[in-house]
Order: sequence, then structure tokens, then C-alpha cells
Amino acid sequence: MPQLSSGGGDDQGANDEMISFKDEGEQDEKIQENAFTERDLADLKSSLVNESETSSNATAVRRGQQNEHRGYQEKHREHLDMSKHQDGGMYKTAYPGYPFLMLPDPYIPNRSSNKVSVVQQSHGMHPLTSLLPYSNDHFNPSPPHLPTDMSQKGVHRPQSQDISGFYSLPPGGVGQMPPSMGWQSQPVYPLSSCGFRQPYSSSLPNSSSYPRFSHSLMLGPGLHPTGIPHPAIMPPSGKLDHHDHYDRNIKPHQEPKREKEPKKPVIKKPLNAFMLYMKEMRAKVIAECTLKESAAINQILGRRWHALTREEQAKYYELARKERQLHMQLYPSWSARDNYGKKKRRKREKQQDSSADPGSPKKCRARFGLNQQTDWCGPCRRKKKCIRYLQGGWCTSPTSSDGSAIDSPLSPVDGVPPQHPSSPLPASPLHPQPSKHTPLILSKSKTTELSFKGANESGRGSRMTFTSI
DNA sequence: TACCCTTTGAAGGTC
DNA sequence: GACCTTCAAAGGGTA
Repeated sequence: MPQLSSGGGDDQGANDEMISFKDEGEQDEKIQENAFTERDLADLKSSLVNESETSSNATAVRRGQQNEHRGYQEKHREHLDMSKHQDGGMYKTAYPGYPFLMLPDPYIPNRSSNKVSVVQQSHGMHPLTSLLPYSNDHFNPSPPHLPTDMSQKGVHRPQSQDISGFYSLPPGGVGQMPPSMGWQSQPVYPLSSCGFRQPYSSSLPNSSSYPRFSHSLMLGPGLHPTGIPHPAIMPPSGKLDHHDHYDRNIKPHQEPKREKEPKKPVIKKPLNAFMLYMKEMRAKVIAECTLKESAAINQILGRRWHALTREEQAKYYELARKERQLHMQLYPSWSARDNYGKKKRRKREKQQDSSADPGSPKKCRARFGLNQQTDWCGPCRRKKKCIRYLQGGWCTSPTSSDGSAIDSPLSPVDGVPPQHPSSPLPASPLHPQPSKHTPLILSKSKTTELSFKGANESGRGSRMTFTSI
């Protein structure tokens, strides 16, 4: 949980505490104790209270709806009406390109503060997407993979009000959030990996996301007047296809395509804290570093993420948590596993191939077999993570192939502290275990990645194994 | 055209 | 409970 850097303890300090963002109750208490100002706390608590209420309310509402047998088309018309009323305000206040949006009055009890939506905003999406399109009403009334009552789980007025609680972030609590998130003051950024600071904003380039969002606001031909594709619902192709996201009642000219190829919408995973951060900061990094390759950008973002203060990270965790809650409310039957296989087979194939390679390093189990367990390392005997990888015998320690800033998260030009402010970090979303993400091992260059893959049979697992060397 | 790369976090499955 | 796998975003790179 966020912990303000207090006297004596800078961000490198050892006075870290384990804070779990998963336990909301604990989290709230921790927040009270350490993290935010009193005002922040009050607002946050209020927000969370609203959440609790809204959760129960939403459930009750859904039950009520079941009794009402209210057609979702009717509900959808409500949404559209609401959207029409809100569009103006949304456009005026929302920062384009960011998944969060500031909500107009109907959703925000207290408009005076910068309210922030926690719902992701995909490219080309109307800001209202954050609220309305979490409903399936825009799609098949009863997608096969959803329960029959999903049509009742669409966002409706009561729920929208409830949701507003999610978005009601206290002004103070968001004080350091970037303007694009609707937060009021500038965050303190480390020096970029390019070696300079750059204020947000006005200098924001024509990044990929911002202009695209603007385009959606322009509502080009064929776009829904409200421009509401759902951020979490994607066409099976994986590409945002507006045809799939707009109400068929509103877009009759698009119907032929729908009828021709009724696609089953894919409900995307809610974004986690880091993903939200990435969406927010990507444009800035691109502007600063004139990088375009996402892999490199993401490396920088990863380092910056670790360089964030706890409060800054906490905001993203909180937003992500709320987004998950909202997602859960709207798609109670959705499972992350629903999307498994949607991205084809990727590394799995490679990993299988790699594991089939007799020359590749293996864990104790694979290397020595069950009948030579005495040769296993201790963790392997306990079914823990094999430590042989870490002992240098089977593969060389991954090192940066060059001294580039990207390769080295410790690079001074990046302004990133050698370690996360609180490392060694306890296990928590804010303070991942060093074994997982500490920058002691520099981010993986290609060389590193290869070395690691060979050692671990798993490209993914690599980041968990090698980073603690 | 489809997948890779790269990051962190969450979820679900396995052992 | 630890570990592993997959997916979420993004867009240039690659086969």
C-alpha cells in the first residue's frame, strides 16, 4: 500500500511494509494509517463505501431487473439518451486518449473535483465507453458465453450512479496524477530514459493514442453518434471493429455487415495497474525518447513503474482494482480463461519445443528425474522454484548486451533509483518480490532473453527467475 | 498477415 | 501455497 516517504526514510528506505492491495479491507486501513492525507483518506473511504453500497445495490438492482423483465433495448435507449446528454461535457473535460474519463454530472455527485473513471478506454472509443459499453446491450442480447441474465447486467441508471462511486477519486488523492487522468497536479517524473524531463501535455506529441482517440471523437462516417465501443469488448479479430460496438438500432447502415458476420464479442480482461500506467505514459515516453518500438517503450515504462512512489503506484492499483470490480459487476460470469487461446498459440509452442530439446537446461526434476531426487536442489524437492538456474552452472547470468539505457534500469539517465524505493520489497502489488521484478538484473535485452529462455523452458517465467540474480 | 517483442499484474490452473 | 501460463496494451519489427 502506498506509504509516503517519511522523514528518515527515503524511497530506498527499509521501512517498507507489506501492503496487499488485494485485501480491500486491509488496504483501506493501511491507507488510513500511512498513505494519504486525511482528506484523501476521507474521500477514499467515502468512495469505497460507495463501492460497497454500489455492489450490493447493483446486485439488488439486477435482481429487481430480473423481476421487472425489462427489455434491455429499452435500457439501452436510456443509455443512449444519457450519452447524448453527456457528450458535450465529456468532450470538454475528458483527456482524450486516456482510459479514464471525467464524468459529467449524472455520474458524479460532486463535480467540483476532478473525477476519474477507472474504465479503460480503448483507442477510438468514445469516452462514454467507460460507462455504458460495459453493458452487453450493445451486442448480442445474450451472448452464448454469458449467462442468460447478462442482459440484465447492463449498465443502467442505478448502476451508473453506483459506478460513479468508483470514479470518485478525491482531488487530493489524485493530486499527482497526470492531467490526462484528470488529476490536478503534475506528477514528479524521473528523468526520462532519454535524459531529460518533459512536462506533460502541451508538449504531448501526436502520439498514437491521442490522435486516434480524437478521431473517434470526430465520429467519422459510420460511427455511432455516441461513439461507444466497449473498452472491454473486442471483436474476435482482436482489432477494434466499430461495427461490433455500436448499437444496431443506431447504425442501420452497418447492419449488413453485422448480419453477414455476427461476431461474438470478446470481453477483454480489465487492465491492471501497470497497464493503466502504460496507457497513460506511453505517449510521454514516445515523445521524450522518440521511440516507437513498443518493446523498448515498455521496458522504459517498466523501469519507471518501479521508480514511481508508492502513492503514485497506489493510485493505479486503486484504479485497476475498481476497474476489476466494475468488470466483475458487469460480467459476473466472465473468466479470464474465456480469452485463453484468443491470441493463438504463442510461446507455448516455443516452450514445448524448447522443453523437447534435450540440449536445453532443465529444472532438477527434468534434469535428474524422479529417481535422482537426492540431486535436486532443495526448492525443487519442496516443489518450489528451482534455484539451480540462479547458481550459474547451467547458464550464464543474463547481462545486458550493451550498456544502453534501455538495457539498464539503473541507468542514471533514466533517473530511476537502483532499486525500487522500498526494496527489498515485501510481496505486494506495490512491492513485488525482488525475485520477480527487481532491477538488479537489468531488463532483458535480446541476449538476455535468449539466455533465459534456454534456461527456464519458459520465456515468461524468465522474468521471475533471473531478475533476482 | 500473423506473430514477436517487452513490460507488470491478475487470474486460473497445476502440483 | 508456490509456481506456471495466459492475457491485457501498444506498435514497430520480422518471417
